[in-house]
Amino acid sequence: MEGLTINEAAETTGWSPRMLRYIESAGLIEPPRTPKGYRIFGPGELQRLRTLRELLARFDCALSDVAFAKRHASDPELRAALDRWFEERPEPPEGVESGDWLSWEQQKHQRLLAMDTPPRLTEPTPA
Amino acid sequence: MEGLTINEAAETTGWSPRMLRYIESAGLIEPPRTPKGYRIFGPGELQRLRTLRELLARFDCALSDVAFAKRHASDPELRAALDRWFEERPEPPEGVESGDWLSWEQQKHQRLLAMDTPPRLTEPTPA
DNA sequence: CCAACCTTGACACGATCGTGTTAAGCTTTG
DNA sequence: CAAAGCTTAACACGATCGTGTCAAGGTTGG
Repeated sequence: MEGLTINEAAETTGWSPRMLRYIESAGLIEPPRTPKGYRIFGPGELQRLRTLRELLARFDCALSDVAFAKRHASDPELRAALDRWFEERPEPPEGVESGDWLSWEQQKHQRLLAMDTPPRLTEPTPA
Repeated sequence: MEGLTINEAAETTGWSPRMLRYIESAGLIEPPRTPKGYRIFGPGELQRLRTLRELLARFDCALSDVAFAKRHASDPELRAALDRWFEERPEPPEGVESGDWLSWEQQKHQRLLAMDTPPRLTEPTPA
């Protein structure tokens, strides 16, 4: 037998066997199986599982977040759409028809500052 | 008034006013405010909101996913950690017999991570 | 001034996530 | 063979998400 069974893997990784199955169902791991269907966890998988634990704790994020990040990493369309959305910023419309948006400049100013300024509470000094 | 109020924005974007506030609380938009605190939605924000709707529908993902993607996009450490995790290969010990599967090129993988001490390993003492 | 609108806060509620537990049925092994 | 271990499926349950709604109070505008 070349690898750990699910209960052994659980002990060395800190996950419960239930969670190991759950993590697999979430698509985050895919341990190989014996001909009869028993999962076998190699050292690489074990390491990945420990790393995953550290990841979730360090960044305080959820399994579903990592699952989505995986999707994000492997689906170029999804990534492109998201990137586009994040870049999209509230700007004045190219062809402003009627003069409805008179004081837009100020809004834009506020928006841009709010957007990529790290948590700052003081009033920014305009150059 | 140079922009739409929350109810007007709701009508043109398809979101409910409640959801517009929720989306803001999730950090996905940050509409500017009047001096008295009323949100004002410019055309850019409205467009973003419609795009967001399309995004969620097209890729069948959740607001929290997009929120996490934003974090992922703006936190290099998080991105690096996730990228490293996805690159980590499980590589089951294929050619190894029952003897020494514990010793193989694991160290290379371990080097990639800032190490913590994983939960101590104890041999499964049959209780 | 008063109706209409905005704001925050809270309660509610179904859906999903994360997790444990248990059941029924194979498999491995002493 | 029987105990122990694995597998899937299912029930349960608290926590969080997504969403509506309602309340209490400030703002706006005719």
